[in-house]
Amino acid sequence: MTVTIRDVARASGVHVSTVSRTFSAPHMVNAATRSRVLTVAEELGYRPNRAARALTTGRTHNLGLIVADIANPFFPPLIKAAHAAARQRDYHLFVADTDEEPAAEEELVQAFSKQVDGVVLCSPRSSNKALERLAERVPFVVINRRLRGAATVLMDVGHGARLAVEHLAGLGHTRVALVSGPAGSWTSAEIRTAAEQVPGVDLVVVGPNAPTERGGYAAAARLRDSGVTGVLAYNDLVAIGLIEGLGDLGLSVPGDVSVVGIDDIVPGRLNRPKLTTVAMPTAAAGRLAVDLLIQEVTATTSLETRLVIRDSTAAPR
Amino acid sequence: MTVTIRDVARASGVHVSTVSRTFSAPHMVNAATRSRVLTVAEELGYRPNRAARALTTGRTHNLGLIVADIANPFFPPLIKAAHAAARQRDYHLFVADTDEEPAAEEELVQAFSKQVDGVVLCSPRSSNKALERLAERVPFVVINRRLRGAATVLMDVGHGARLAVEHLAGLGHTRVALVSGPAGSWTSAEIRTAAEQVPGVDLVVVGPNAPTERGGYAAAARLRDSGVTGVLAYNDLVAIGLIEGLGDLGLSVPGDVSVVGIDDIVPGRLNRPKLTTVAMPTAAAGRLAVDLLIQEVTATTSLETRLVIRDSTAAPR
DNA sequence: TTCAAGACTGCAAACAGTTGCACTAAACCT
DNA sequence: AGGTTTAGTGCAACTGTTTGCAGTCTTGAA
Repeated sequence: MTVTIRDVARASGVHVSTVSRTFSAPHMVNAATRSRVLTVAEELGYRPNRAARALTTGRTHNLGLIVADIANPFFPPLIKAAHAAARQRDYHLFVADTDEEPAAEEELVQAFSKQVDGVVLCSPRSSNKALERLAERVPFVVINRRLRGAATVLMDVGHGARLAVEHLAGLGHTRVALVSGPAGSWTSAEIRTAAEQVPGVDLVVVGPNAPTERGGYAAAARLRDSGVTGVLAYNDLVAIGLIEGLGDLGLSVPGDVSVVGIDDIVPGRLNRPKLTTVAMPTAAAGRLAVDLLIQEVTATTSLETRLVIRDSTAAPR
Repeated sequence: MTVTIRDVARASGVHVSTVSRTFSAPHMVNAATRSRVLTVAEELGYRPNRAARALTTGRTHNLGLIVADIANPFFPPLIKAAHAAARQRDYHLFVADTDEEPAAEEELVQAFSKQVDGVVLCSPRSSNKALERLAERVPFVVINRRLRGAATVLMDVGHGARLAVEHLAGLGHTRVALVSGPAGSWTSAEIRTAAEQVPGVDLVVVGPNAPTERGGYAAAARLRDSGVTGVLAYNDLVAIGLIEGLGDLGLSVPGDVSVVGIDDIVPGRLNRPKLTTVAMPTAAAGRLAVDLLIQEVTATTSLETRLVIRDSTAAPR
């Protein structure tokens, strides 16, 4: 049914090992033989079977990518870039979604283990212990989580948060709220410590909140009486919800209060007012993560973030 | 290094074939033996090697999913649902992105062929001939493309378009524009023929347009002088761009013109005004496609669409 | 008591490749 | 001319699992 290396060998009058080598170590075979084998292979429609190859070599040329929620607008650009990078080196990419369940991370890595050469884990929620246990089964690189011993790519959200608060301060805002994220989040903590270090502004923390529009909408009420004129939100979704909530309370953005988000997702750009936000280098992170994985280098990198100023921030009244 | 079926066999005093059967055909092995093998396997941390298994059985328990653009908000919900369905039956999912290049479809399917039990192809752009060629290599199901001989899942966008135009007619609009999509698109044609059949409205077609915000923004100018009061856009992105373009031209939505989109992507819900749109059952399509693939049934299904009315449509002035 | 039928289990040959080793022949060096 | 290197190829073992076949041991029936 399916054409194998043996069929090609027979049809071109050489041994299977020669056929094998024309594909996996071309320089070891005579140019004339090689081209004969190649044309025969082409005619027969032969494709190397990667599973069989994996069996002997131990390398599958597959990678796994695990994210919390494929449908969260934060991830698709990362997935896309990771895919492109993998493809470029002839790797295939398994994509998996934990549905925000920490336990699923471990299970998925286990399930992948024999089938991939490595996995990239985005913002994992599992405990350090669990991650260390996984590291023994399969090489991986983590995105957005500090983990010693593992290859890591971080996005410098702290720096971005500082830029955002400085931007607000520069516009003249002196009382600024931080609408924070979920309780245990590494990112949320980073944002907070960075934001607190900006001189000249009183920072009030409102939270924790769910990292969704809903969370942002709900936080609006708690903001009204706080007297703040500027807000840094945990992410764009929260910012968008917040803006809607403020609107329903009769407060306009940026007229009455300025709002800056974090992530720079597409819906933020499409929002009215267009969201001022901290752009996260998600594509770069995805690309870099798979490059690190393929090259098997254990490094910890920190990617720069930048502030993109649009229409949701202005000088206070 | 890695623990194999032989290690388990040795450690539990049985032959490898017995170990194999405890995993792949448990009913064939004595209960006592089975549980002994299982505990030993557990202790040793044994996991069956799927690549090796694939070699003999010919089934990989992997599926491929090919979309035009992972980062296009239309696809992530589909990918997520496909993943969930696959996961539920213990399949893994390769995800690939053609970057809108038709040629990449064929290449990706080829590359997947030995590694998956089937692939789902979303809105393929390849020619029928090319697709038929591919069908010989690997089973697949197509989403949003009519293709005889292959399993197909369609979203009934025609019906949705009709509902949308009827909605506009019901509000009192008599001149309606269809801001169409790219030239060769199957979807665009479906929309058009359905929209034309609604009685009581003059339909003017404006297009073709790029299926992006940009495309919509550009189309706004051509709408101003046409005297239409209602618009059906090729998709939500186009609708959003169109609304912005109309705004820049001094026309408000839905005050001066009503706009309805198609797809029901997240940014449409977040847009101001919230977009009235035709909801596409993308999640259902993704789920169904992998179910069809796994069960190897060749059927053609048409999924229902529905109109969700929000804030971008109103009665004409 | 004998025989047939089951229920388990072992044996060994696949599956589609890779790779260390051995072999041949040609090319290169004195 | 003889010895040594080198390029190219074949041989066969190996990767981790599955599975048809055959053998053993029980069990139930006649």
